[in-house]
Amino acid sequence: MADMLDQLSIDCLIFGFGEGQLRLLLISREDAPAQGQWALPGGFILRSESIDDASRRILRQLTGLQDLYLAQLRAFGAVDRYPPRRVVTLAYYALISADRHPLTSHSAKARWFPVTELPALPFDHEAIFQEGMATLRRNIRHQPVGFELLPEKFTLLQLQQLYEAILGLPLDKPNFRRKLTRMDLLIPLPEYQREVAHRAARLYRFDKDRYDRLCEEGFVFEVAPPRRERKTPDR
Amino acid sequence: MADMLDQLSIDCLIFGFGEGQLRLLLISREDAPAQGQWALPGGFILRSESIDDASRRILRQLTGLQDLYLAQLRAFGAVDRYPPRRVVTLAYYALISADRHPLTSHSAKARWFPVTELPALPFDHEAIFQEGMATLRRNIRHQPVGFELLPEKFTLLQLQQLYEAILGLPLDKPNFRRKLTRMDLLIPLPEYQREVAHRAARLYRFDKDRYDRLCEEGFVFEVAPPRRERKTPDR
DNA sequence: CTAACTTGTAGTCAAAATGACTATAACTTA
DNA sequence: TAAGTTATAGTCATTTTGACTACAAGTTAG
Repeated sequence: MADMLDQLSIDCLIFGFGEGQLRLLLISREDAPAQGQWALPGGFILRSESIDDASRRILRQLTGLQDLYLAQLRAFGAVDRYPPRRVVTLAYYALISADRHPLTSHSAKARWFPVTELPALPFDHEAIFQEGMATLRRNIRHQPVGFELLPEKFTLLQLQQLYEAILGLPLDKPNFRRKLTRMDLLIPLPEYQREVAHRAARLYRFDKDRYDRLCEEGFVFEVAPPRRERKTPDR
Repeated sequence: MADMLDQLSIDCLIFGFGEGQLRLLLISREDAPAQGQWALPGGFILRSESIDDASRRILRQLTGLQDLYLAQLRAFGAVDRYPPRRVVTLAYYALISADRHPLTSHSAKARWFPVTELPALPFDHEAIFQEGMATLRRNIRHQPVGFELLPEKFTLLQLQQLYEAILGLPLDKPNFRRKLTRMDLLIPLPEYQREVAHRAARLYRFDKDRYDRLCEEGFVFEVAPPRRERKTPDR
């Protein structure tokens, strides 16, 4: 344990999307404190690794997941957030497509929970989750991070449902598809859904290269929720 | 020193705006390492204080500044970022109006530098600065943080110049004022500039209460840079 | 095998926002 | 009094939006 930093820890918010629901991956804690309780996957940092490396290692060890979108949220450092001793935690958040990264047997202690039905979480994990949700809601509008939560190939309806689940409001289907397709960031594939009980929808792929190129020209990704009519009572 | 966390530090990016330029406050380091070099104001965290409290204390002690907009950027934790020993730093960024918070004699070792003319910075402070600039550029478009950099009462031209300085591109004056005033977040004051060598402009104040109310209704603050024409060569 | 149902996808249309300008007002200084 | 600055109101064509309609393409129920 001498090779660990004892004043810092890492906790990961792992968001996934499946069946129209946004989900969070929790693990059942193996050790005290809060042993046996569902909590954010977390761990400590080795002296020999950067914090980003540590976050990837911890995630891999606890859940078997790797090569996923992983970014730092922020540090949480209330004095008494971790009862045993003073530890500041670095919160990371990951976005993954449930199908792209199925849970292996390796992660027997891990389970997906719909974000609307989370169990009580220990320490300040509830606050971390709330902050992560807020950040996700903000980011999905201004950055094309939503695609990380979908399979490589997806339909426009899946994309729309993802936005609806995260933003928590309904979107108009024709308008949503018009907006997204006109952005020229989705590549229509010569493929369609299979085994669906209705007309098969075309599959699309996100064009990351094109996005990067457009960004250099000053392009800004924006998916605004419908602005409700502004009541202009006085003036 | 036993009451300090020795594996963590705090470094602050302090942005200010004056005379059409975005500036960063640096201090000349009193102690080794990098003694005498210009660097981000920083320090260590007491066991008895939260990280947010620590950031405010450090800022006050080093610069005399208080009661300002201060938010966390993120943690920087490369293994060798701080040569003496392994320390992860929490970067914060502050936005202040140069006039609202003049430097007191208290902060003799502090000086404002235009962000375009920064001296070489020690450790990973350069990377922290770059990340902070990117975050500021992103945030000023989606959140009304720009007002933190202006005096309480400001003119529309000052606001526009602030956006131009941060985004690094020119904006059309009539269109900018139309966009901002139609948002209904600026309260026109019955006051005008004084002692200017031309027609005095009206002063405005940011209506934070109204902003908070609109946000609850789903309003989203957006100041998009002009989208250059999309070349649609093929298709 | 036709009808009912589901989802996909193309359009329409009025309203609002945007980008590019023009024009004029209000001051100061030469 | 004229020239120079900045403020501020408006115009206008174009684009984007929000709210819908219509129809296509499959599946399943009767």
